[in-house]
Amino acid sequence: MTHPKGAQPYHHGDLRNALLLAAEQLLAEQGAASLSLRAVAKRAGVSHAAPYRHFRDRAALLRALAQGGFERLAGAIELAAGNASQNPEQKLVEAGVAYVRQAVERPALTRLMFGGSVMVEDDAAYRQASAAAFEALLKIIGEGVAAGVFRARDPRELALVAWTSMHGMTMLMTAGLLDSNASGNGGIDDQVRSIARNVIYGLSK
Amino acid sequence: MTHPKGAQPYHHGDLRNALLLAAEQLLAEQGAASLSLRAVAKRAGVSHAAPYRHFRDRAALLRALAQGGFERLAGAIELAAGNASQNPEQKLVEAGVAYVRQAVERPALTRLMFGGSVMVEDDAAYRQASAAAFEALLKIIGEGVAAGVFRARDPRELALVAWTSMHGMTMLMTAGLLDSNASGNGGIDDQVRSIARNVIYGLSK
DNA sequence: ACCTGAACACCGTTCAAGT
DNA sequence: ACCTGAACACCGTTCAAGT
Repeated sequence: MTHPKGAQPYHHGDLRNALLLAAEQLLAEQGAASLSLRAVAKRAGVSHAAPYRHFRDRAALLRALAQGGFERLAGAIELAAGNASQNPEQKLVEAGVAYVRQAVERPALTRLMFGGSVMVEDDAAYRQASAAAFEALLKIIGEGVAAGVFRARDPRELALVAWTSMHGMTMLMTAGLLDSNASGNGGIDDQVRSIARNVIYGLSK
Repeated sequence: MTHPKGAQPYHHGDLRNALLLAAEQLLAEQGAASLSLRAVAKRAGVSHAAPYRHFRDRAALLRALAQGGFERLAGAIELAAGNASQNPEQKLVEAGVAYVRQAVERPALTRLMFGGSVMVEDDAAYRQASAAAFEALLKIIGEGVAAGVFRARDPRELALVAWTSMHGMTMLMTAGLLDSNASGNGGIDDQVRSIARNVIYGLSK
């Protein structure tokens, strides 16, 4: 309605976000491998060359998508870390639940974030977004060490253990190799809590 | 020399393996995303339609590649499990080292195996190969529980914890998010051992 | 049986040209 | 500034045809 005769202008003013939105939909529907720039452009209602005004190439679009995923993930972990009514152990468990939950809700985005299809090296914003997620985890561990509930070791070392476990869970789940005995979403949450507690208490007697 | 005039016949008799070999080379050189069937055929010295005699489609070739990776992985873990001179804890640590080592040596293959680009669901051989790797791990855990060095829990539950940790390490390493403080291959092995021990002894005091 | 060559419907990317 | 349309060099896949 903002344009005479109903004819669209060059675009609705924010093609960049329109493209990201369309890409996120297509990603969820078909996976990253078959996410073509041309299909994204078509869904956004522009010609196949238009995206190049906003993204250097296909990889840049994928990177922007992955970056958004890391920001969401960092937010979810920070939320768990900031829950004042829980102790460090509980926070750690719930951070794991949040991590896996995002992966289960958005498996294609998660695979994109960690799948190596986007080049990590040359994107500072991408690295920063993933580092923020790690820092939120580190904060929980640091608290626990300070409170004496976790072992007195370098928090980075302990955080790495927690991170690898959480990350392994999400990757195995989005790969479809871990859902066998999980019924529904509550089933997955419980499974994650079980694994997280085993990480905390260890395998040895 | 087996053919008159040096003219090649239809092929050297085992095009299937020649294609797999060429694909593995290209995978290591360029990653799975840009591994085209046409490039594989060209490297194997046949027309671009020839691969379809041996693989239903591109995904089938990738699955065969991933399957080989799982077989190698299962073999490496079984080797660690069968080392009679080590106790269950040591075996578990070394299984982790083997797991990560293969990932670091063959990052593109590892991403292919776990990256979700190959459809896991519809391939029994693929599932079986990955299950064998898990069974080898389970055997180590079972021994440890029987020997009383691991906690008296369902070995599957404990094995899952070990697996998620090892898997998380490999995925983070092949994604380039974990190499910051590792210098050389011995550095990575030590890092893996450190993480594995933390998993065994737990985070809590 | 096993492979080739042409064909089709797609890609990513570039670039002159339009408004 | 922002977008289009044609063009190029690639894809995966199919299929008639060759030996």
